[in-house]
Amino acid sequence: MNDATPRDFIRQIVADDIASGKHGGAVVTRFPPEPNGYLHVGHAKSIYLNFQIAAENDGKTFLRFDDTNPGKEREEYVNAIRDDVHWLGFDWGGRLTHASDYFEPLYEAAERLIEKGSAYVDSLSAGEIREHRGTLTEPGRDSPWRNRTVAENLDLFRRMRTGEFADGEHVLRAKIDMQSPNINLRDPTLYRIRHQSHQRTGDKWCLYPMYDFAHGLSDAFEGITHSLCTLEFEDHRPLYDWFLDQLQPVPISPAAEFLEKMKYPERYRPRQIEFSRLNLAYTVTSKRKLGRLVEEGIVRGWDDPRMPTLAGMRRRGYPPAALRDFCRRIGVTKKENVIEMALLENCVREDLDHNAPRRMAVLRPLKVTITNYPEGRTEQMTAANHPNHPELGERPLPFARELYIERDDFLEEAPKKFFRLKPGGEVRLRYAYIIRCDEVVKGDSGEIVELRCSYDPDTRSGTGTSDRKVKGTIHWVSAEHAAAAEVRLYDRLFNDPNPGRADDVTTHLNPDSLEIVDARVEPSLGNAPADFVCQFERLGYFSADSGDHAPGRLVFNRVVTLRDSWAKVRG
RNA sequence: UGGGGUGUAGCCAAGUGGUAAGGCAACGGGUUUUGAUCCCGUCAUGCGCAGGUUCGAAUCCUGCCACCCCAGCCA
Repeated sequence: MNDATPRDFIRQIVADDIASGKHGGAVVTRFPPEPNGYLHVGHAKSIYLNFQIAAENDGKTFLRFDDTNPGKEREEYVNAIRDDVHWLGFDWGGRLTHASDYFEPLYEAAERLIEKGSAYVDSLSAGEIREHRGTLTEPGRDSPWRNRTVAENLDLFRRMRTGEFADGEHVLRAKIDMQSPNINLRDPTLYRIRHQSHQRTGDKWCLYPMYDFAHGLSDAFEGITHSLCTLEFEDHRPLYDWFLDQLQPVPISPAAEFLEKMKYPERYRPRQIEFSRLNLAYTVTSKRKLGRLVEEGIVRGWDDPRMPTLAGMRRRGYPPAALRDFCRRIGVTKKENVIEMALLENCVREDLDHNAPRRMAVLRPLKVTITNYPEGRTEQMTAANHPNHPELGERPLPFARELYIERDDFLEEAPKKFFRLKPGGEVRLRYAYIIRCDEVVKGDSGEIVELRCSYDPDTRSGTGTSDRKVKGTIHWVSAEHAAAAEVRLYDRLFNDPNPGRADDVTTHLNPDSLEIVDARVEPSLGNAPADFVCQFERLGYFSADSGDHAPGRLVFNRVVTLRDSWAKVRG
């Protein structure tokens, strides 16, 4: 957790640029999501890299919404994304922008391209353009409209803007090279007509820029120095650079703070750097598929605790610091990778173990009566809020004749290695006494309904009156005093490791991978976090014993971590 | 098979000509009033493969092999 971050290839590039005085030593990055869904774990890496690397170098980061495709994007998503980035612990300091903020300068840049003879209006249909593009191994062919005059192109483009044409009638293309082995350079589309109102600009436009054109120029407008993106954009880099070459000097956005101070801003140029995306084992990281889970009602929403979204992880009780630590530990390279769930879980457990105050909890209550303890008597025991952090204080814990313990902590026919309670056996009740199980009371159908035990008065915790040791220590709560909590157990959703078809939403509900989330203590108990007994919304298997875990299972530190999750959910 | 990338342990990942860091996982042991935490130890004669250069190669050269990305008016 405190380990220093090693210098990876991106940090090396940034350090070299600072050392050489490029951009006057400024570091400006951006996280550019399209607001067409919620952010998932995969995005965490990109958010972390863009914000963290800038922060390490006293730089700035923009949160820019890449909203160039109206109809697919929604305001709900920009709000959710904004909240998720903030929750993750990053601050854009007022630099929240939209690609749509730049529709006007983008349009002007397109006209300049036309004037230079570097762009033309193509009147081929989408299908014809595809045919002319060629294939991976065959070069493309020029469009018959490729050599229209500048005046004609300008006229047509302006009329495209005014809404004179229907969707698909014309398109603006860059004039680069139809024979290029890089398909992205075979006269890519810059603008398409879409009579569709935009979530921010309304019906002002019916002409919308494509990603390649809008993205690189937006970077330039904002004074981005290092544009970090994933590997699939590697082939687009020549295009990214081509626009910059064609359009220098590029206009500067008022948000481009450091550029305004530079003497020759036209000599500045953003650099695109690609890294491999994060793949988490058994986890769906596709907005489209996650969207389907939501639409089809398989989950309750994008923030369902089973979802691998940041919002879902937040509800699940994952501390944001754990996610940041995870992103730091997975490193950054250009290699395809699949990170094991165990690493993420280790980060979560480590953070929770270090920071979360402890409470005892009983999930599946089994009544225990201490037969030799006086009826009506109550003792205040003292429990540490954290075994390794005395500064977190302690709390009083009421002990009485009737208690609940966890069902899993008692076994009638226990194997030799079972250290918890068994008939005739002894166990320590944490922070209280050692008890012995004298009698097992069963109901009509043979189920265990109560344990009748006796306690050893000389073994009260912390009194030092007894040196007796027993192998096991278990959680308990006073039946009368414990808070009541509601806990929802969810199966974890995970991806089929061997999907039949790439297009399937291959998720499963695995009965052996239950997780606990959304626990809460009855509000009537006030603000004081209490040790609690809970009721299930649905029952499921839960065991603290480790061993063979289904892929993707989160191993809780017994019930303690459950309580910790609750604390985090609540905050 | 056109172009662009990538191959170091089960999973990540350092290493940039001087004799394979670290983390996760796994396994063994110790402490423990949470079977947690913590602590100690084990875990690549080997760096996709084959040649070559060199006193010396994961690092340089040559030739192969494997995997990923690109043919949206998506991002």
